[in-house]
Amino acid sequence: MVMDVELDQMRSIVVLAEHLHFGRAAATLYISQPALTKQIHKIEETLGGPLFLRKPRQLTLTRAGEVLVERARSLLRDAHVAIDISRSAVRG
Amino acid sequence: MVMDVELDQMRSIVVLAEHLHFGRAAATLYISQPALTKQIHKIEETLGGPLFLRKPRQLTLTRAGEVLVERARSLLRDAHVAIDISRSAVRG
DNA sequence: TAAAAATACTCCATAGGTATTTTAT
DNA sequence: ATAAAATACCTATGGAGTATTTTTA
Repeated sequence: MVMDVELDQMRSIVVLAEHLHFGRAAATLYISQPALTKQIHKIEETLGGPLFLRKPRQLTLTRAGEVLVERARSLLRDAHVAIDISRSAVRG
Repeated sequence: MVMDVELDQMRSIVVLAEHLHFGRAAATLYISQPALTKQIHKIEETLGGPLFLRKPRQLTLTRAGEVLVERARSLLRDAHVAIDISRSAVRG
């Protein structure tokens, strides 16, 4: 493992940004709330600061979070295209 | 884990495509040759076919391999940019 | 017969789960 | 008092390593 943030982690960030709620985002990702909490903490640690601001009843994105989410969405789209094209190529 | 091919795996494919030699590519990645062999096998399994053609003294890319390598290079560049920008954003 | 990839096996790090606690409204 | 995230603790899966075998030019 050398890559700082993996695609799966980017997916978690994007889903959490959509829900702004750990429990519901975790359910969407088919993992538990603590698992998602730990994933996000780990990413924030590797980046050196928070992507989300937690208040007991209000979760929001930081500016850095917004920046990463936007790029992550684009990367995930590109990754899916690359994989789909490769799948076609291994057959055709 | 939901994403079919992760960035680290793409990196392995790119490095192997550059060396066309499992042993030297593995050394570049700071892993063992068997570890790299297994990584590549796993990716080929998820894609449904080979990315490399193995002959005892000649390793080559399949057409599908060429396609994926080209896209993977681009994705890895974009990912690094995204991460660098996010790193800046969490500070600034 | 030699160079290189594949296999066999063992081990351990970590990602995930459940249960519980903390926090601020 | 409650909703929601964080923490504690445990387990198991899979990724990596070393040693060995297979393959075919």
